[in-house]
Amino acid sequence: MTDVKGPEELGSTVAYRLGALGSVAESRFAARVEPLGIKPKHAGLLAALAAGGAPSQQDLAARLGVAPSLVVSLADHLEACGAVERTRDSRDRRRQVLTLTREGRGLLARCAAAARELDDELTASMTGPQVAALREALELVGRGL
Amino acid sequence: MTDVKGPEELGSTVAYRLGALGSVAESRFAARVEPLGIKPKHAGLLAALAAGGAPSQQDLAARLGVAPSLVVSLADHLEACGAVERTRDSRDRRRQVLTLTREGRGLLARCAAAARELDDELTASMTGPQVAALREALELVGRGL
DNA sequence: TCCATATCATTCACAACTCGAATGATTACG
DNA sequence: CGTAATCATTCGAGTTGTGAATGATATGGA
Repeated sequence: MTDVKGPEELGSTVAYRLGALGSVAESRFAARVEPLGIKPKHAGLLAALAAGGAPSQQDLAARLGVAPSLVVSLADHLEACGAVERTRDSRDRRRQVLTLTREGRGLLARCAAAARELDDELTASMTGPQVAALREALELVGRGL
Repeated sequence: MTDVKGPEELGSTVAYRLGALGSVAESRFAARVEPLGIKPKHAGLLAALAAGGAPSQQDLAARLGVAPSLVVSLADHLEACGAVERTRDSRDRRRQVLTLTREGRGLLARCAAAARELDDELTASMTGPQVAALREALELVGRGL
């Protein structure tokens, strides 16, 4: 009853607002990494590689929430850029192990820098503690999958 | 300085995480409103109509961050559903005024209910204050556009 | 050992989304 | 009064992502 059941009900929802803001965040991020020759999903793949052990492409697909076939084309492009290398797993030769090259790490670092710049833009009207709260909140949501 | 400048730099970014979480939030929301015969953008249009005066479709396009031509097809579908009505603006007969019908308001209410259910799911592992902080943070980011 | 089944990466065709340019009607301005 | 601007709409095209085949390899049971 403290709720305002007014017309903006949907807009005050986490689910909807997250989706709406997410799409503008993604397109702005895309604009920033476009000069680097990649798209947000490529950056995501790079980050996943930097984060984890040596997972299969199927694992990567699951982490990124995309189809395995998409990981193939993402990896194709990154390999063409010289950012990753494909090597057959000697223990299971069906698997293709993706490893970051030195250039790949550099590319990822530039993506992260671009993202940080964008963060400054997105949070320009917020105070330090507010930004920190946002980071923590997003972290928590992500943890719950 | 509390930042870990490690390999997960990108993932700790607001821009990237917002984009990633946004896409899963949107797809889950899409799954929930799909039985209602609409997609997230339709819901967004309904909410925009409920929120504002009687804006032109161009205004709506700008608010939603999409091309005007997309608003046409969104409105087409909603009109077919009986959720909105098109009437020519008597003062400027180029403009088409979209108005919510009673059914449209009901549909929007169901979308909001679906979004609230999804909120419960997304924030299941969070405490009340944490959820409130998230809502406020998203609100602030959205305000800064 | 050998065969059936399952898993992996990959390719390919297709559906869905969204945009931008043309179109026609109407309005605003000089 | 005519020229340019604005609105909604249509249409064609580009991009993105998916799911179903394919071929290679692995696994487990008879």
